Amino acid sequence: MKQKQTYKADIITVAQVAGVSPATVSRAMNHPDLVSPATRKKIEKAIRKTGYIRNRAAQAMYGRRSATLGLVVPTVNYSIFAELVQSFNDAVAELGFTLLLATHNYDLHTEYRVIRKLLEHRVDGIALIGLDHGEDTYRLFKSQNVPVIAVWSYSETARIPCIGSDNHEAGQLAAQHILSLGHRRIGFIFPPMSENDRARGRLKAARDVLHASGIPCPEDHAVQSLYSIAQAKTACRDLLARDLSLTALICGNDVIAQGAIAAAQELGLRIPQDISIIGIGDFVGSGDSYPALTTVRIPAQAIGAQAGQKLVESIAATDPAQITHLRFPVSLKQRGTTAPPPL
Amino acid sequence: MKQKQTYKADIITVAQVAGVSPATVSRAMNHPDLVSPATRKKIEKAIRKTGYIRNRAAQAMYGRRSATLGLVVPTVNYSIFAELVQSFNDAVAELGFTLLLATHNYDLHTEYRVIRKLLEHRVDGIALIGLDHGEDTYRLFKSQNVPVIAVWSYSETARIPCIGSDNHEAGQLAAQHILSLGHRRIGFIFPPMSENDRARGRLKAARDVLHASGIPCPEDHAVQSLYSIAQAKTACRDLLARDLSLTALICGNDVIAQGAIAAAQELGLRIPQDISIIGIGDFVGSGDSYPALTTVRIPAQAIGAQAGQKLVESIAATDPAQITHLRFPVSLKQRGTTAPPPL
DNA sequence: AATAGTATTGCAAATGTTTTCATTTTCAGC
DNA sequence: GCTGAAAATGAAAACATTTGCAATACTATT
Repeated sequence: MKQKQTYKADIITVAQVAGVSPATVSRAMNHPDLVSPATRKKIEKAIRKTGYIRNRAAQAMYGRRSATLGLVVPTVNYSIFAELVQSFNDAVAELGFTLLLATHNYDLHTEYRVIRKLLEHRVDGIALIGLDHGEDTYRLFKSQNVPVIAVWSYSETARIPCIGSDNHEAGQLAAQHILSLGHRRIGFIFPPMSENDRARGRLKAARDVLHASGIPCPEDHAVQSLYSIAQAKTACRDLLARDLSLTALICGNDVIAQGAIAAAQELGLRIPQDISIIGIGDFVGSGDSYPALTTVRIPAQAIGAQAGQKLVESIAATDPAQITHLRFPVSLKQRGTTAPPPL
Repeated sequence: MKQKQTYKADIITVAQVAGVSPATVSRAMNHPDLVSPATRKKIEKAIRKTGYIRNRAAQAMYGRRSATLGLVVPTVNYSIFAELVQSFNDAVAELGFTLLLATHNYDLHTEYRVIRKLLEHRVDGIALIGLDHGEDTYRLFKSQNVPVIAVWSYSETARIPCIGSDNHEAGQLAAQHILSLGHRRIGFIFPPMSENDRARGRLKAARDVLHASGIPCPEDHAVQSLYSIAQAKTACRDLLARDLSLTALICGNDVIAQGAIAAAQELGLRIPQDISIIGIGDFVGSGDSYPALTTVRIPAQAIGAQAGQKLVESIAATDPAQITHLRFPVSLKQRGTTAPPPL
């Protein structure tokens, strides 16, 4: 009766209904301790009666927090970043922040564009994946000095705060495991390296390990595949068709490894008796397939949660508290897809 | 030299640098046809020089669009909604919108809370999964009259616009396929039904089909599992341990089916020779595993893209253009995990 | 060259909130 | 009942933008 459906209550409406000033209503919401319990009750009642929903845009405009965080990932397809996104989201939601999600499909120029968009929305902080970013992106961060954190990769020399694992270490671990099982003819299936520090670091480290042991890894033992099971299958078939009698495959990540497993099985190879396959990542579900995937675990859930917390901390901090570079150890998860090579 | 790092350019700064009024700068960005090419050039130059990034918060406050859309999904873990989120995001990003992502982990009360949060941010529209929502949530939509669209499920009688597939149809298709192969002792692994119209619809329809054919499906042929491969494995082991000589398993979705496959294989059962398993969803990757999962395809990518477009359309429309209820057909994807029962 | 019409531009009000500062109220201690 | 301090409240400015309206600058026509 009182008001039309289309009319949306603002803080002034609430104030009138409660019989106080807008200032008091604002205080009741943001600093409840500054207003007397009695008026607080009145205001709460008025809020309920009017169906008032506070306007973060106005809040943000005043210069306060937007209560919004940007999360930039290459893709949300597959479960690659699923666990990370989820845990990051959970961590920051807990602290009152909402996620502005953006994807760039592994393209650094698109990444720059979406980050600009996020800044238009005045996100209070930004998290992105890895350490390969455009020069323009880094400039943007510097000029806007918004809290930023790189997630997933760790590097001592990173130009921005980062929380994640050392990809070299991951590659090393994978190679060492394969080597220790006695494999000598080893193939690689990795995604394109050009704008992807994770893949680059892993592959380089793995190859270095082989080199150091005097194991050859010529160019034709390596093949490229995008992050997609279908692509990985094709790539793997391709590699195996070269008839190099490979006994082990090191894959750039678990999705690719799953593709490789499917391809090998379709070719009639038994895993791990005929061929060993190792992934990197330990994505959600990797340990529960059959055969369970041997992989190098990157603790995505811990990384995401920690990143969320640290980012919020650095926003809340009055001084420009630099987030320290944080390193999460990787670990080998030996499961059912690796074994000594066939005799 | 000119300005400190910490000072952020606003529209007034830009206007001064360009030697025009703020109004003109605003117009240059929002209605370029209203300002002369010459001044437009000047303004663009000034924007670049000052590093200006426009403030959507202020824009939103004036009453204009926030250029933001809320997407509410139960979870981003696993690839259940991965394809949907990605395609929805792609569709709306194309149209200039950024996604505010929220998850509720299959809890309707949490869903209500996160939707309120989205409304605080003045999202221009909201997309959510399925048709089971709290009464308070529906009330909220009505009172705020913000464009809303339910994605994933389709129902003629839905209270809000919806774009998706008919879960009854999906359940039917799965059951019919299993039946047509000659199976008679059929098990079910489904997620909790209580706040999940998708699962409920699918299971009911599947059971109805069996009933109609005079096939019994007693309570102990059905078992519950959350959406997680690990849980599904346990549930499946449980079900198979009951020694009901089941020859086929109908799973609530592909993630559960993957868990069931792993469990069965670990028990030494051959798929599909010893036991048939069918999922629902056709998630990204389901077709590429080995054995490739037989499933009922729900066209997530098409649904997401269409939902994004329709939602934006209904925002742009001046009249309260109701999004029509849209139904995407499901289809059986017969692959490698189903076959006639063993003799 | 004057006029009418159109294309550009500027002024100022409006948007919803927060916070500083000032004012009023409350209350304990005398 | 008075005083002073502390607690609670209110008034108004500030935040960055958009747009209706008015003013000015062009252009073409006569």
